[in-house]
Amino acid sequence: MIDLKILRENPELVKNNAKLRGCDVDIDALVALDKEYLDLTRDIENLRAERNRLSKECQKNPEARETVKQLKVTLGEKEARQTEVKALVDEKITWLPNFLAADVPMGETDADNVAIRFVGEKPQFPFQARDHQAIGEILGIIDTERGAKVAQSGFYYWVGAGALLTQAMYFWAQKELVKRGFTLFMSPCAAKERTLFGTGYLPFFKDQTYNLAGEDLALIGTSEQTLVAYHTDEVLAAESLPRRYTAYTPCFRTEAGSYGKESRGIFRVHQFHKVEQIIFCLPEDSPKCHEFCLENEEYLLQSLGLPYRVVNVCVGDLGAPGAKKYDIEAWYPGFGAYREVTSNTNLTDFQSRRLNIRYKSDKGDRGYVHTISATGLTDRVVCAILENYQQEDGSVVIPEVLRPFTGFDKIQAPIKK
RNA sequence: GGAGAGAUGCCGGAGUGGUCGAACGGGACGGUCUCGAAAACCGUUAACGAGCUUGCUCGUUCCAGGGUUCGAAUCCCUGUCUCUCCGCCA
Repeated sequence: MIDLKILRENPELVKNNAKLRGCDVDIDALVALDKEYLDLTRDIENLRAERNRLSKECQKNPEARETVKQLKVTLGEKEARQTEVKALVDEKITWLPNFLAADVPMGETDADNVAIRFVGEKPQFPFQARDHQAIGEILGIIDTERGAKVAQSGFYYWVGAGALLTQAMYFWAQKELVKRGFTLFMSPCAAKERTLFGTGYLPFFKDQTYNLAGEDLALIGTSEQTLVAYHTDEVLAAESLPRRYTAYTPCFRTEAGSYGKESRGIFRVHQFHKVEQIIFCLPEDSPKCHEFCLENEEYLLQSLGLPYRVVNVCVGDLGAPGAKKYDIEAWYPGFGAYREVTSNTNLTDFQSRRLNIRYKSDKGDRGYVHTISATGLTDRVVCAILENYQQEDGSVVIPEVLRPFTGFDKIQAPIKK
């Protein structure tokens, strides 16, 4: 949600931003509606003041009742129109994208994202590298077939050593983030419409949501939704910022319309798992906090020994709520490509305005907090481990940092008969 | 799932039709006193929106949404949430 004052004072700014971000909301029409709303508001407030004044008189002078009744007819008409206009304004304004940061690259698709650095050595294999699906099948640790049988295509099981490796990675990552100042949460995995709207998933990603029948509830697409909304309608002490939160949850996405894209393996699925980083901070600190989350992501991937590149996401590939986004793409030898494993977005005050999350300092400064939403690690990282640590016989060596958590240093290939 | 009670400011808690943005108490902040502090005493203490003479005026807000009334924290309806008891249960 953008600040209406900016729309009133500088509609050109809003217009240019919307155009740049491919938003087709008619800003001129919006400005006209907003003006009508303001005019009505002034009229209504004057009428109410008059009504309130007359009402007080009624105690001494009962004749005034008739005057009030007449006045209320006009007032009612204006209020009805105001409600109508407000709904129209709201409908438009909820679709307006956040203001873009100055250093977001231009471009339309992920192909236009700008790589800002490459880290780590790609492993060289004296054999044909397999992708994670092939490795998962050899080792019996990924079961998509039964995921489909029991739930639906797009669901899967981690099995045996694969499940242990995955859990080990998540537990390790949570501990690392706690060391870096994050508070660990266990979060609800369902949330109401206001939460999804407030975090910017509605209306923009409505078709990605699993709604629960007969309830104002949907399965979360990410713990960002429940962690950011944790402070809905709250005023945070400025001195308590930045607040860093993390949680490990399943994430549910319908992936409507994306069948066929990256469909091999468990890259694009209906349920995956994620350790999330969320930061609430003062507006002036959000660029710094955004970089901090990126450092954490890089630290985790480096500790796991995975080669990756960092990209500055271009405007066309950046969701409407974001002001700036970094993706990290890990190297997948089996695919022979860098593929997205994390994303890290500075949402500035877009979510905090929708969710009414403010800060207040001792001196009385107040405003909306900024939020950063970044991945820690996801199941895709386990896939990257499988592909980068694979051996010729199909076995997989466990990254050193995870061995204390798995209790084994290799997932053995079954003996061939 | 069944029965009952409740939701008021930063917190506790009064208020059952106007004089209520809201008693009283606590907290916080400012002041007096003090070498300093404590205590005591005095005072201040909401947010949001609109307007302009930028400090004031007006409007809105006592869980939310409707309704009754000249007038609603207060009465009526609906919803949400919380608590207690019973049942069920990891």
